[in-house]
Amino acid sequence: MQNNQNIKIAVDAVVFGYQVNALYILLVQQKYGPYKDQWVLPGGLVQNGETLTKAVHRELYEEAGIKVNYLEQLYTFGDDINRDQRNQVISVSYFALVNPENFKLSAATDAQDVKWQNINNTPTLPFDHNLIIDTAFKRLKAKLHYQPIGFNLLPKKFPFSDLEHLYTTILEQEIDRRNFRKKILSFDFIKKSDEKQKTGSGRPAQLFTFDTNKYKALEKNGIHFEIKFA
Amino acid sequence: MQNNQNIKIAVDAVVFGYQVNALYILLVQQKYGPYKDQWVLPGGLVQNGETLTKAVHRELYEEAGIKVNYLEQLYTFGDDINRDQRNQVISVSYFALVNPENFKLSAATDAQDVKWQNINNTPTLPFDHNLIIDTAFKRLKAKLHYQPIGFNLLPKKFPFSDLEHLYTTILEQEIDRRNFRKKILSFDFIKKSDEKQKTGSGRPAQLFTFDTNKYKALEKNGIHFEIKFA
DNA sequence: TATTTTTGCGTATATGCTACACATATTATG
DNA sequence: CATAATATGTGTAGCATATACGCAAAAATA
Repeated sequence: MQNNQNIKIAVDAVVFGYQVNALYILLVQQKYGPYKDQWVLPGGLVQNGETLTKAVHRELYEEAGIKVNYLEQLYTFGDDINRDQRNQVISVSYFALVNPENFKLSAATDAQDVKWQNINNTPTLPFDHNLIIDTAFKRLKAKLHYQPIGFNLLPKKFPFSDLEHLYTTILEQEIDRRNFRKKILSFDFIKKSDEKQKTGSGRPAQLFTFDTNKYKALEKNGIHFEIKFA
Repeated sequence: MQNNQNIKIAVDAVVFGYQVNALYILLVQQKYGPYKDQWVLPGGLVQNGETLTKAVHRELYEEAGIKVNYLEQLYTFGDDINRDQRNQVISVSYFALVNPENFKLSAATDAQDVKWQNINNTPTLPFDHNLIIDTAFKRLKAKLHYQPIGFNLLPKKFPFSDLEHLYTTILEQEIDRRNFRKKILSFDFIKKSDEKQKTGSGRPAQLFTFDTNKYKALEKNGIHFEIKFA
């Protein structure tokens, strides 16, 4: 096995959070090195003997103290040889979602600062991080159509209108409230909670929960989740 | 940047080929090293200064002398620390398709031998190559449903029945010949060729071609390709 | 008490999918 | 050379699902 390979392996994560009709991504501010003070995606080099998955979780914890609700591998970026000025680096990037219960950021330890950045105002970032964010955003939009993934961005109990607004704000498309509700309910992986939401004016809304176990069972039998738009 | 990272980066490819109602994958026989004589997926370590994409193409050329019609990144395997006995290695794996015009294998140079292996008889392979093949096979099956990717496994001009058999053999499901034809034709990215197929008994079939440019144009306008089965 | 706001539910219509039957063009057979 | 066998090409009725709506119900607000 050739022994002079000099390429580093990093992991990076695009973590999405959702609050009051806006979508955010997690950014951290570099503490050391030639990119000090710059805002970047959470991530870093994989350690010897460490799996990729463990590396992502470690970085998310060290840099942002955050626990994610959903994590999947996104894409491995290695076609831009000079993406890092220090060394050739390939980035195995991940796609993650957090719900409002985990939205609060602890004080960063390995990063200088941490923040939620509105996705619509993302500044220009170093490396190819804008490309990674773009790829992740496209994945999120695509997945909303064919996987019930949006629930990971909502609290455990939520009214239907919240789910609807999540779809309309992320996809920037209108949707018929009544047909949307019917469609989602037809899949049968949503449970009525016994609680009602009391805030504001208008009729109080039933709160629902996503039944993960039921969904997994349905998935085994080949459920075909799909949300179409006009 | 930490300088003691000792993890190697390899690329591996699952190359699919299709002939007379059977699906094959490309395997190469190791020429050197502790895995000498064993059959594995084509691939190898990325060179310094080389992009991932170039590395795959190089390995496919060096080990099998093959040109692929379709290539996309599949997944990066790095959660099995001991997948290679020599060193910690992560494998950025790729998914590729070749059509019958490129099916013939040249004499291998960097490999001891090369062969097409029927996917249904795949032996146990070293590393995590069986897992990689499995992942690729699932991807192929899934993509046949929602992307017109099957054409890359057929010659430029093909009769409808060939496309139909490609679907039924890979997905192992029956399909109504007439509805299938109607559905595919409705997408409007298939052109009638002026030739007819003469072989065998029965009415000679029209030959068709896949119009890549037309498909790309349709894709821009948001075409929704989907083939369902009963 | 009337108005506004938001939720909850049903139904007519349009669209698309599924299950079929039969005609056509060629080779194989006796 | 006539008939059978084989595979291709096209149409349509019926069914299921998606879309576009209208309206009632439950609360806050005026």
